[in-house]
Amino acid sequence: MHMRNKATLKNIANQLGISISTVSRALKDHPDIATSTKKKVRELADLMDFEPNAFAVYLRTNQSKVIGVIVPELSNFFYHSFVTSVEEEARKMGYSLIILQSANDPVVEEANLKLCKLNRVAGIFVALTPETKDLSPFDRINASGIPILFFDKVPDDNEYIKVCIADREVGKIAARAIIESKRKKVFALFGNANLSITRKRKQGLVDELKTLSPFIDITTLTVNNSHDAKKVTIDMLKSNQRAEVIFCMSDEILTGVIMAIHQSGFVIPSDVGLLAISNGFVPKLMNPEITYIETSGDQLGRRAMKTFGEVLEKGITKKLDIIESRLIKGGSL
Amino acid sequence: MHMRNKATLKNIANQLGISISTVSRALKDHPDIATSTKKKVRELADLMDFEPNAFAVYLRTNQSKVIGVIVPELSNFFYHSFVTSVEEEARKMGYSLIILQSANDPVVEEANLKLCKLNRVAGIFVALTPETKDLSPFDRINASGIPILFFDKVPDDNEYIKVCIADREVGKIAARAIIESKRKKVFALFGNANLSITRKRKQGLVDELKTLSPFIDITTLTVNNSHDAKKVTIDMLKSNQRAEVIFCMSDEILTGVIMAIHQSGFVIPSDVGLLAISNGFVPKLMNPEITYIETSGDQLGRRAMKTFGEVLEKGITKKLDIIESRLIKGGSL
DNA sequence: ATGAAAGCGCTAACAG
DNA sequence: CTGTTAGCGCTTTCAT
Repeated sequence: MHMRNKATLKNIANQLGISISTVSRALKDHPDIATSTKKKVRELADLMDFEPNAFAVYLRTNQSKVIGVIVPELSNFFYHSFVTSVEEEARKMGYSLIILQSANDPVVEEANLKLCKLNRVAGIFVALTPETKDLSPFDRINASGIPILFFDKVPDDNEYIKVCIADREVGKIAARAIIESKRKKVFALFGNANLSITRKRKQGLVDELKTLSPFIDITTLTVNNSHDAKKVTIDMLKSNQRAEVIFCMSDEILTGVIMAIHQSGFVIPSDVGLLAISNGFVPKLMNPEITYIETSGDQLGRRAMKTFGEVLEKGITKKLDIIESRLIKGGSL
Repeated sequence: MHMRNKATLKNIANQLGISISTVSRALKDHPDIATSTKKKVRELADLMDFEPNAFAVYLRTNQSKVIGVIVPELSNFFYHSFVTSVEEEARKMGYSLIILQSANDPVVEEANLKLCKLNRVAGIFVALTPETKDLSPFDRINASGIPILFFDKVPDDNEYIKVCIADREVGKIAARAIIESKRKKVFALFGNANLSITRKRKQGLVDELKTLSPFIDITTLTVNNSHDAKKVTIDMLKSNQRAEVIFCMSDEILTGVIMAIHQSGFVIPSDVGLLAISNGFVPKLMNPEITYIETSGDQLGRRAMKTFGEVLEKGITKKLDIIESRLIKGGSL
């Protein structure tokens, strides 16, 4: 097998006895090129199944049509639906996705960032790990001209491009739902306290609760994963301090709490009420369906991609984009 | 801002007054280079935050450290967990993932394939769409030297590298679980009939059922999605032909069936039994937990990556790799 | 309307 | 131990 059939511009040019640049232009439908030449070139190119070598193109233009997506972990409803919808939108715009998981480790996160840089991605979408303190690696990437868009788990200050849920508002919606249910004793579970998303949701919930109903009895707890959520819920349920309603800040926590309630033999909503922030998949699977405040990764993904389009066009470097959400009533309250 | 601080070999070489190749070798810790030179080079490289331009490297070596993953859709438990674990393993081996969804459309699938080729990926992992009939695009890619590894939804014939679940065996396990439960009237729901995975699971179930318990009454039905599964189940439940046990070939179907049962006001397992093929996430969330045959995307992903390693090393072009699974007893039967 | 040539950043064979 | 050179495949400027 000869190398002569390698599909490159050079090869096509040689076989046709014309120059490489003419072939390149013909394939790009450049107005200078004679129609007859274009025809010849295109036919041979098709025959040879020619595809331009992306690396060569990238090397020239120093820009790839690839977006890097870095999430703490993919095995998480929210990120998973985010990635799904970003991929869909990106494809429409001619981009592909490189997906990287940080495994909740800032060291891996930084390595992933380096990988993105290595691959000269057109941009990076990042949801921070709970442990990330030092943002300088991100600043450096930004300085090198690769736009970074933070989503969901975003840095606190406003020097960045951020797309996120209206977290404080989500907490407030939860508070109002609880008050409407007339239940007084609240057990509220939150994820990692380092995250602004956690702080804001908690603040929103607690402040609104205290403002609207001063005598409410609320216990808040921080858990690291589904398993911990299950454990603390079981303990709470079998204590003499059983809450009237459990609030879960995420799907991960929710799944743990559901298992705990089942295992403890309690019934929703008569023994205990349940309210969550969720994308709705798990809530709709339960009987009765669980009341939740909807935060959709799909929606966030689409918005992120749209914002990214604007960033590329207009060269924006700061922006705060907020997605509103709403209460979906089930029968768990 | 000058261009002088662009971190390239050339730039480093200029500033140090040495040649590009010396810099290249120094950075690679080549034995020929003097320790003092290495030191100087490395210091400046660090200072400049040098990263080799991956495109230039790829262009030379014509091989990227990227694997393409093409799935019908990411919003599917199985693929999602597959991707998650493949990403983990790939990262350990120095690879990144480009992830593409075919949206159950062979046309998109082919476009995705082209994208992979364009990006000169080191290999491609594919789960076919239910509608894919023509395998010639895959053959062409294969011929061009990019190894393709099929998983889950694989082609029928054995000319490929395939990693899959022991589908027939999974069906048989289900059959035996049903027989053990003493329930006689079976309502079995399957996904797209074009897929070998569907045919095999169905065959396994039906054959084993008929062999071991000739008088069993089994109705099989094909549905396209969760919503359809819900609809047919509701119809079945309210008919006078109510089954004693419902079998679901996938998580997608299972979720529809669960909602149908809830909505119809029936209770598991006293009114109707339930058995599924699943990764376990949904089954463990229910009360009682649902009995299922475990097919784990995680496991398949890890195996796929391992097989891929062998493929790269040994240049294998055919292989059939099968993952066994087992029954996890819940209380739904 | 076409071609020649330079160069993107890197590697590696060859030459000292 | 270090430098020179050619070339990966493509784009693009400048000639002609």
